[in-house]
Amino acid sequence: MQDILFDFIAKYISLTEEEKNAIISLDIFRSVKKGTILLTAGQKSKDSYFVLKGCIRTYYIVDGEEKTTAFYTEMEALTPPCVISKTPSEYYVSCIEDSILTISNTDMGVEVNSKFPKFDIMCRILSEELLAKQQIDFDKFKTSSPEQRYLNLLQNRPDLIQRVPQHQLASYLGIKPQSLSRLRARIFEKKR
Amino acid sequence: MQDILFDFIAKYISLTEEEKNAIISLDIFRSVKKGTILLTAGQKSKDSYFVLKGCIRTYYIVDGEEKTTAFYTEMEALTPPCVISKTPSEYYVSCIEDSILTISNTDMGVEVNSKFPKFDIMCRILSEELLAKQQIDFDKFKTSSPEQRYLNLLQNRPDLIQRVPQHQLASYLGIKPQSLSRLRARIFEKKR
DNA sequence: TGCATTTCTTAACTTAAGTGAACGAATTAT
DNA sequence: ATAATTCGTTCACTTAAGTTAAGAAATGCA
Repeated sequence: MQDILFDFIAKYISLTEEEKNAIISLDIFRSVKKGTILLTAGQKSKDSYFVLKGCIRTYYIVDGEEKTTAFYTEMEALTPPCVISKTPSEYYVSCIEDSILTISNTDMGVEVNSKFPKFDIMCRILSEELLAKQQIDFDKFKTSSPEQRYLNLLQNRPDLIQRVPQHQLASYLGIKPQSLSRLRARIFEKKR
Repeated sequence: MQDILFDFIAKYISLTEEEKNAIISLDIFRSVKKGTILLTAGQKSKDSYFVLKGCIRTYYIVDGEEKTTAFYTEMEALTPPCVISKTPSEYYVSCIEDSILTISNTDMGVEVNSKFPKFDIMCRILSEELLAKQQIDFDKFKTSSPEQRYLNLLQNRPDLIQRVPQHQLASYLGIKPQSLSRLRARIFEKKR
């Protein structure tokens, strides 16, 4: 299971056995039950998450309504904005499948980084890469209609449509569950 | 004018006179006329931009139609995704007011960074900060209606509404110019 | 300055998303 | 296992955005 993490890291830097052991000894691997809330709005946190198996989601509660903004699945990492800005979190992070995650806090990061400067380099590359990816996703979202967004998702992350509840998907696409149902029916009509 | 850049940098690291001079000697300050296209879709580039004065915008051309995705004004920095990913640009960057920018390429960055490691630190902080900001903006966009987005803009960046053409604003809000006109009229009606 | 082009607004009509309600299906709790 | 809740879909109706077209205003250019 840990190999998933090391495969991920290997895309950015190469690790010695010693370094791998240092990571394992940090004891950051966690098994988390479906439904667990990892972070609550208003809470302060220094934790970052990396998904080895399963799925976590981020959502806001606006006027008593959940607004899902992202899903993170295998090989994806989340550092909530509140960790960077050191302010209370604006959103919730919950686990929507039984999952295996690494949960690591900033302090540990600093400690490891001072021992292994390589890590600093990886973090830098990672956050630049994520920034670029995020920008492109944002642009794509802005320039698409809900229907196009759904079709894109079908292309790029078909697994999400299977594993995520429809009402969360709807909110992720920026529409209501009823509209998603309708939209799906519409697409299905067109196809035949 | 250069002081704007140094004020910006001062928020992250402190510079000696020597370091300031090193930056000035890079000769990265550019005066750019309104309408100038700084980056074209399909083009490769290593240039990053920092706005000292004026405004630049990023846009895609989809089915012959401009889709504006961002505006950068005083004290804002843009590193296009194509610079990070080293692939041809997917979008255009154009200058929508007579502006003063710094235009610096990655190679220069590497050179300066090796001389002044401080810069590396700043870049790291900057890209983490930007990532967090970007995430929050994206979430806000996703969870808002066009009307709410316009009202948000009115709150947070009232200057943009004044200085940017309406049809570019509309596209930035994810709607057509006609819808923006209507939406504005609607809001105006409500107010009185 | 005057002409041409682009931009902004308004209007009528079309299309798609929001809303409220209903109902069966699926999931969760007891 | 059964009751209770949550979830997904459908429907009728409302509201807002897309579309097409036209005219007025602003801008750029010669």
